[in-house]
Amino acid sequence: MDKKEIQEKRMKEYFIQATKDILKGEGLKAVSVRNIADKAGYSYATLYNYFKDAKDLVFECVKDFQEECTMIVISETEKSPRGFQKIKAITMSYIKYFVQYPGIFELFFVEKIYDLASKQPTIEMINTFLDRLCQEEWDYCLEQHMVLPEVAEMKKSQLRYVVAGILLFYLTRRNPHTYKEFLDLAELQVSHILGH
Amino acid sequence: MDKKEIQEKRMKEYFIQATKDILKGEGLKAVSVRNIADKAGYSYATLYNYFKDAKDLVFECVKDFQEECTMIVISETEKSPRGFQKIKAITMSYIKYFVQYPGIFELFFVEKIYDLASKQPTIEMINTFLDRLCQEEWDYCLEQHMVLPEVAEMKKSQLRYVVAGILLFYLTRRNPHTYKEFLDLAELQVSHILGH
DNA sequence: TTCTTTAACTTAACAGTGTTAAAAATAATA
DNA sequence: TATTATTTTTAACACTGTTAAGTTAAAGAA
Repeated sequence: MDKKEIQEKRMKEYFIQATKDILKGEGLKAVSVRNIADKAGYSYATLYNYFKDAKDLVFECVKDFQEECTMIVISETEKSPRGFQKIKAITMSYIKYFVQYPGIFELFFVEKIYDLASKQPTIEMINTFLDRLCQEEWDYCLEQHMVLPEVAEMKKSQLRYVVAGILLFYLTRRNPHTYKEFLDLAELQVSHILGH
Repeated sequence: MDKKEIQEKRMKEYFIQATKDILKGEGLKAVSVRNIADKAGYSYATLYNYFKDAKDLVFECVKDFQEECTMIVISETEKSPRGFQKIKAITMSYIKYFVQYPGIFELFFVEKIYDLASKQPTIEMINTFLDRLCQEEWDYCLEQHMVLPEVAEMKKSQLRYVVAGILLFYLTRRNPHTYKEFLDLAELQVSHILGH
């Protein structure tokens, strides 16, 4: 019965890939059962054999997007000087990823979840994503006694919420009005939290 | 032609009131043309004689909600000692308002706006809402030389984004998990920004 | 190979949603 | 009162999600 699993996994993959394409392109509002199935090359009803519904499906994309974002962040920041500067670089790279793919920001932070309990692991992954991206660098700062543990926790927490807030204002309310202003604001805020 | 205006205003008011009831009760996802018209006592098509669509209508509620929130915040914080303590009290009261009415948070910060240009004044009102609630108190702090102007601006900005971020995490991702934990976190963050 | 059973997939249908044009009802005017 | 203008409703279309029934394809047995 190994075939079954392989086939099922393949089928799921077709639908997931279609969903990811739509999310990155047209965005979350364009995700629909019929839309996904069309792109995957199946009937809309077939999707229900592999996923509870389209909402369930989109959350299965979270892991892939996090992996993609992680790759990008790592490659963009590998030459950054270690410590606070690198944390800042990682954070800015993380911010730019979501600006490039607003649909993914929506999925991660905005999309309403009706069945919170079943998606708890996914939610946890989302909540801790930025922390995990920066963890190695925070550890380095702690080792080097550049920051006290409780201060580091505070700054991590601030960073998480300020970044989410800024992205929310920019992506849903176009505030600040231009991308340059937005980037300047983000840099200023991040720098201020990390301590100049 | 005065009658016309009065009648039109009255009709609009019926639809707006219905929309506000739905937003405060069932939330933004329950807002639909047919739903609103039902509550207002008219056919769904009638709504289009007074509003471009339901999205347009919900944004006409923003001002009323801001006025309601302002009243609540003022009454809840009038006994607070002036200065930073009052800014903190105002911010916490503001936060609690949105937790009580998650649908209003969605409307203010989450709901996608397709015609950004035409709703610019409304968006501006939303963006500056917390700042305006605290403005009098910031002015007081500046007068008393409790804070430098540029530092005050920085703190205002931080407050705006941290508060939005915390509310976003709590209202869409139930993080932190309990209301008490959420309130403690919010207080900690606000206090830290305002300087202990 | 051919028949039968099982699984996979698609079609059809229902109940929603937004939106518009035509029809009906109401109000205003001559 | 009869005609005209305005307002409101009904009907229709194109979407959405979701389920049950029908069809097709695959797997197993004789």
